[in-house]
This record gives sequence, C-alpha cells and structure tokens, in this order.
Amino acid sequence: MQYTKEQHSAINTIKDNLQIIACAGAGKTQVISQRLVEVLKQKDVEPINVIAFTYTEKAAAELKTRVLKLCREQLGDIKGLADMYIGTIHSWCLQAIQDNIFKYQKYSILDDIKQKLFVDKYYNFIGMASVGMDRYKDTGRFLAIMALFREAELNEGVKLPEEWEEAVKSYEETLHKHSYFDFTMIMTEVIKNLKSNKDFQDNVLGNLKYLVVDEYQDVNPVQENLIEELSKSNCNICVVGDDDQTLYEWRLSDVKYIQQFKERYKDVSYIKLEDNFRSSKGIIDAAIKCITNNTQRLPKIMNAKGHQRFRDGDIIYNQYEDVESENQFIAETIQKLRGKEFQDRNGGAKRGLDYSDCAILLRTWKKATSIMEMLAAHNIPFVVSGVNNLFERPEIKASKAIYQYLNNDIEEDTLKAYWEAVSENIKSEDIDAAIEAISKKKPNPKMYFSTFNIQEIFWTFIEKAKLSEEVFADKEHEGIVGNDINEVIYYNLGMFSQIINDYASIHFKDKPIWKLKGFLNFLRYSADGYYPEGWLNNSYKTPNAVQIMTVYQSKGLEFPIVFVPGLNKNYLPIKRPGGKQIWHFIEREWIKDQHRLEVSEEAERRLFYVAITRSQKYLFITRSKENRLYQKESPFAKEVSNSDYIISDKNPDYSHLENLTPTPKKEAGAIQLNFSVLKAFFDCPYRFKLISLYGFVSPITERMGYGNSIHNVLMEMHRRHLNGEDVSNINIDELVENHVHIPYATNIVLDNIKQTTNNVATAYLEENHKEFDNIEYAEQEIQIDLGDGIMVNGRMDLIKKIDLDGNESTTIIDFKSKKESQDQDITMEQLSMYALGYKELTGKTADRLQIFNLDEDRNSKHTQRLDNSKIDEIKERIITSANDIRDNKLQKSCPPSTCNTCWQRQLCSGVKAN
DNA sequence: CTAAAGGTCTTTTTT
DNA sequence: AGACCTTTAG
Repeated sequence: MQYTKEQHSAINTIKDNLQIIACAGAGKTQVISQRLVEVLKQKDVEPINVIAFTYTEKAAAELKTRVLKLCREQLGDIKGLADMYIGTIHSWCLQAIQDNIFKYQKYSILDDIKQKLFVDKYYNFIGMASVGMDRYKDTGRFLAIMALFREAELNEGVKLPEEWEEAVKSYEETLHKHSYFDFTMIMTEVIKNLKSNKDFQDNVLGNLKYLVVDEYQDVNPVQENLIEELSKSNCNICVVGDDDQTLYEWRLSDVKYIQQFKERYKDVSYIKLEDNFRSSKGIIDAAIKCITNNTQRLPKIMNAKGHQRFRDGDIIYNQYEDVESENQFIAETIQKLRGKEFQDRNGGAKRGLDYSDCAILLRTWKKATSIMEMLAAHNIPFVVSGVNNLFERPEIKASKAIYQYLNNDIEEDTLKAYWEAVSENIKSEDIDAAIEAISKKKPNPKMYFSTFNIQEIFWTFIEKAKLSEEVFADKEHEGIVGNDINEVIYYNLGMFSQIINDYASIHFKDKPIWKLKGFLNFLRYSADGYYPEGWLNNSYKTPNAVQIMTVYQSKGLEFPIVFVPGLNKNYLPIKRPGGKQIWHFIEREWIKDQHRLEVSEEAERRLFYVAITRSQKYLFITRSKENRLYQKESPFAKEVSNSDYIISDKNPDYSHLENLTPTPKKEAGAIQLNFSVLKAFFDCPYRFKLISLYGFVSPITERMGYGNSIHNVLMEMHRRHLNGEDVSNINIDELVENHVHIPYATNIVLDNIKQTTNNVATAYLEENHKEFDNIEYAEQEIQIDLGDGIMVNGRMDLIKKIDLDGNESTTIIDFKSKKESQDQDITMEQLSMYALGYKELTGKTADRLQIFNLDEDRNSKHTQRLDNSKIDEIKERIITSANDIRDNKLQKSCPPSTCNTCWQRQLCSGVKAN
C-alpha cells in the first residue's frame, strides 16, 4: 500500500494527540487501520490498551475487518486481539457498565418504539402528566425533550423549571425501577460512574492508552463529555473527521468539538488529508463550488488525486417541466450506462457497470415513490430502505385481522377472506381449523394474563393454517429484487412477529382484554409507519439493484454513478417544518447553541456536498416543477452550475464507451456470527433463516429470565473470586436480589424463582468453592476472525484448569438451566467451536467441555472430550456456512431427531422443500 | 403592491 | 396541526 506524505505522517503520529481532518475519499479508514497497527507494534502496548469508536455498527465491522487483516499481514498471529475495542460508543458503554457494575447485567435496552410503549404505559409515573403533556399524542415530543435535556447542554445561568427537573428524575427512576436503559442512559451512567466511582474509574481507565474517535464531527455534548472523562487516563487521543460532513446537528452533534480540538487538548498534531482518491476532477470541482459557499468551516482544500478521468458528459444538470420527464431521464440513463466500462482501482481490471453501481440520493422519503414507479416500469431492479408500506401488505393486513377477530371487530368470514387474499394456495379447511383453534383463546375478563399470549396465538395460527413458506410460493407473481414472493411474505410475517414481541415485552402483564385492545391501537397508531418491510432487514446480502436512499444513509459510501433528483427550493434546502413542536413546551433559550437544531442553509449545503462527493465519476443533478412548494430552483443548483465541468444535456450519448458484461462490484460484506446463531445453522439452516433472517421471535413465557438470572449470580461469584475476594461466605441473598430479574412473572412466581435461585446458588457454592482457585476465566468474551469479513463472537461461561492426579486438564464449562435450555444434545460442531474459541483466546488447546446442569434438586455434570484435531475442520465449516448465509442457501435439511424437538417446527411444519 | 387563499410539510443512530 | 411558502385576487 502506497501512502501519501500526509497519510504517512498521520499513521506514524502515535506519541502526540492527533487531529485528522480528512476530506471525502481521503482513504480515512485505511489510515486509521494502519495507525492502529503501528500503535500495536509498540512493545508496551497490548490490544486491551486500545479503544476505537465508530459511528455505526457497520462502520465498526468494516474497520475491525480491515485492522485484523493488516495485523495478520504485519504482526503475524498475535493473541488477544479481541481485547482491542472497535465499536460504537453505545456498545462500549454498555459493556463497560455491565462488566464492572454487576447489577446492570439484568438491564435491557429500550429502542425507540419500546420506549414509546413504556412511557405511555407508565404515563402517570414518568413525569409526563405533571408537565401537562397528553398521553399518546405528545409522547414523541416528550421523549425528544428528555433526550434534549439529557444530551444537550443548557445555556449558562439557566436552571430548568422544577417540573422539568422532576420529569427528568421520574423518567430515569422509572426506567431504573424496571431495569431498562434507554440509549442516553447507557452513556450517562458510565459518565456518572467515571466521575464518582473510584473502582469503576480504575478498572476502565487503568488499561486505556490509546483512544481513537472516528466521525468526530458528529459527536454530541454527552459523547464529548465521555471522551473528556476517558482522556483523564492520560491516554493518547486521535480524532478523525470532516467538519464539512457534519450531518447530525439536529441530533445534537456539534462541529465545534472538532473545530476547536487543538485548543482543548495539549500536544495536538494537526494533519489534513486533502487528497481525494475517490472521484474525478469534475466531481471534485463541483463539490468545491458548492461547499465554499459555507462560511463556518475549517480552511482546507481538496485535491483530485484519484485515477478516475473526467469526460465531458459525466456530470449533468438538467431541468424538466414535470417529474415524469425527470424520472424518465434517470431510468434511461441507468439503462444507457449499464455495461459501460469502469475501472474500480488504478491499474485494476475493467468491468461493465451494473445496477448496484447506481445510487439515487434523496432529501426526503416522499420523493422516492414516483422514482420507484418509473424504475419498475423500466424493469430496473432497485432497493429502498425507508419507504414504509408494510401495513399495506396483504399478509400484514391478514395477520392484524387475527386480532381484530379476537376483539370481535370483524367476523370469521372477513378474517378468512383476508388470508385468502394473501395466497390462493391456502386451503379453506386449514384456515377454518386455525380460526377454531384461536377462537378458544379469545380473552375474557376472568382470564389470567399469561394465558392470553399474542405471540403464541400468532404461531398457533401459522401452524394450524399450515402456512409454511412453501404455501406462498408462486411462480406467476414476482417478488422483490432477489427474493421470491414466498420469501417476501415470510420476511413480513417475521417482522410482524417482532412487532408483537415489542408490544408484548412491555404489556405482557396487562389484563387480557386490555392487552388485546392496546395491541390493536399500537398497530394502528404507532407501529404503522415505524417498521420497515421485513425483507429490507436482510443485512447479509446486497442484491444487484439500484440503491435508493437518503443522503444521510449514504454517508461513508461511494458509487460510480450518483443521481441527485429534485433540486428545488424547499426540498434541498428543505423548508422549515411547521406543526406542533417541542418548543411549544420548552423555551429555545434554555438550550445552548439551540440554533443548530433548526434548519439552516449551511447544514443543508453540507448534505448536498455529501451527496455530490459520493460519486466516483458520473453525477446527474436534476429538477422539475412538482407541486406548489417545489417550483423554484434550489440555490445550490445554481452554485454548482458554476463549475465548468457541468453541462446540461437531456440526451447524453455514451455509445463511444466500451461495452462490457455488466458485473456488480464484488464486495463481501462483513458478517458477524455468534455461537448460538451458528448452532442454529448447524442444526438446520432453515431454522437459522427463521430466527436470524426472517426474525421470528418465540412467545414470551412467565418464567423467562431465570436462566440469565442464575447465570449472573454465578458470574458475580466467579468474578469476585478472580478479583481476589474470599467468596465462600458471600451474601447470596444480596446476589439474588441484585440479579434475579423475571419481568413477566407475578410476585408469587418471582418469589418462588428467587428461592430456587438461592437454593441452586447456595448448593453450587458449597460444592464448588474449593475449586474456585482453578478458575482461569469467567464469562470470557472470545472473537474468531476467519478472514474474508467473517467474524465469530462467543462467550465462555467458565474455564478451569483441573489437576487430575498429576495431569492438568483444561475444561470449558457451559452452564445450563433445565427450564430454559431447548436441547441438551451437545453436537460435534459445538464441541469443536469451543475448542476453537479457546485456541483463539490463548493459543493453547483445551481438553474437555463440561455441561453443568444447574438444577434445583442437584447439580449434574456431563463432560465430553474436545477434539482439537477438528479445529481446522470447524473453521472450514464456519466459512462455508457464512458463504451459504451470504448466498441465501438455507434449506430445510435437518435429521428427524433435530426436527422433532425444534421449537420453530410450528412455523415450518417439518415439511421439507421440494 | 398587499392581503387572502390554498397547499404542503425532514433527516435517524445507538443492544 | 400549526407554520411557512407560493399563488392568486383585487
């Protein structure tokens, strides 16, 4: 790899703090990766001394893959790389808080939709009532205000009115009471503890020597606060970003942190990476013509250093009278360019451009519909990931109808008609049987809460109506890009299962009649418009299709061909929004730098800049008059037209370019698997598909959480022993109080489980504490990098070294609780996976795997020898499996023994395909 | 030219 | 559902 002078010096600046301003296409990820390797090359630096924050999980996976690859090439086989943290701020915080403060082990995270359900459920306790906001109607705004107060800074001298102080307090207390984090609290709890908890501080800061923060321009006050606290370890800090690409100010990002970094930290080297290797000279000129109109930016230039040659006609700006003509131009241009020569890398082979090389970048989702129709009319495949029509799909309407029927809103015949509309292949008598089965489950006032189980009803309906995937196969009807129609339907049914789970996880203990009514309201008012269609969630494969996405989503990506349609005033830049806002409840003056939450022309211009700089070679900017609001040309369009590279041409001619076979860019996306997902795959690839791809969630049961609870109790014992504490007289009552979390049970059941846990833990401690000195690891995270972007994560419960009459034997122990484990059979693959995991961790081989059954009556062990000769075999097997997953080769192929005990059998009916 | 009428109205990450 | 922008009427 050849590096420029600046890249080289960025890579080798590891003594000073470092601020890297990297323009678009500057090879940022490569530079960060190589710098991390240089850091690790130092004798006194171990992987555990390094933390690297990225903005998204996807970026994390990419960076991790890249770093591991470079490490393998330059450092050979070094151990413990899993200890180097590369990931998002949120997931690091969660890990830090749960690893060090054990009571947080039982906490789970509320995402947006669950947060809304939670707040509505506890409306009276959570502070919303007392600030005069309306249940349901104002919930979204209330949550926005909570996020603002907790993640932004207040203006100097401002003190929140008491009712708001109270609201924040009640909100957080209610979350704690039910053992929930929201995304903000994950970070604020860590900061709180870093400031006040000495042990926590020592544990977290003790190892930290190098901190890297990517996308630093989009850091918000809480995150900066965290970084500040981490910097007190005197670690070396490197921040990387581009102030011109700040996109999330409305989510409290603040550019000032990157702009003023060198004033806030000492010994800062400041390096600008101003060479763009991505785009042609024309693209870069257009981008510069746009961004230089912004006044608030760090001084910098951008040099065209890539190999893409500009040709006249590469960059076009066209204006049309109506949207149809505008969209038609887009569709026809895609067809014209398909198959034309393109060279990805300098000196690399040429290939023919294909659909997936095109991106259509939008400011608003509303714009997508007409474009999608036009592409469909031209038979151009496309993928969209934000337009929401899930609730218009027949299979979702039919699923919803099951509950409308139970609520007596519709008749049996109507429900039947809904399902018949999904597919003609569903047998009438099967639906009858299904309806009969579920009508027995209609809620009544006397019914016990857990008897009315929404998910269980869904699964029963699928089973009794014999709705296995094959039923929906239909050669006549097309599915959506790369998916057959039966897959699309099953993706959506899986999504519905997740919707049920979101609702049920908050409302499981409601009275059946209200649970049902609440669920229907949830579907109608909240869920509709929130959930994407299921098939869009498939993160394992990228189909060869035109990508329609927002500019935000295109952050960090690049495409040979980019379209930016709709360049009108009020669209880009967007007009200021109306409607009821959070400012109807709170004052703008309270919030520091409040202006950055408002629409600003400079922020919008940055969006346009990001859109332009995604392109490697072809850029098509278009506009047309659409409606009352979209009549005038965007000022940005005028700015960019000043570039000499931009022409207007409604019928560009590319016939002089060489035609090659259209070939999509080969890109093996990073794939992260874990032991339990792999186990599902090894049992039956289709089972993996149902769980991990389609996303079906098993019904909630009252006693759920028992396994984790006992697990966490034992973990704390082991960890405290490893920390040098004598745990033989540990207070088990306290452990039980801290760790037992059974959210779906009544108090009677809960007490019962606490007692059981107490008995099990007491017996375990009594029988085993003498052997605690043999413990090598407790709850050890492992990571296996198999190359080609394939990564496997796993946790090992306990690793012991036992002396068997002079022979030392390493045993990996896996705790099982009878009530929760689905299947006790240990498979050969599972054994080999553990052996592999231990080898990756220590470089040594382990001898045995022990399944330790934690049972109320007595503990029982079952030990098996690990076959270390099978390690290479299992590696191969995992790689093959990962590729099968990427290629969607997920057939129903399990031996009857596995099939008969499989929990997902209800969904697939054990029917084998073909 | 002003006043009234009418049309249209975001972006999304984090386990 | 209130605010903002554009068009139209006079």
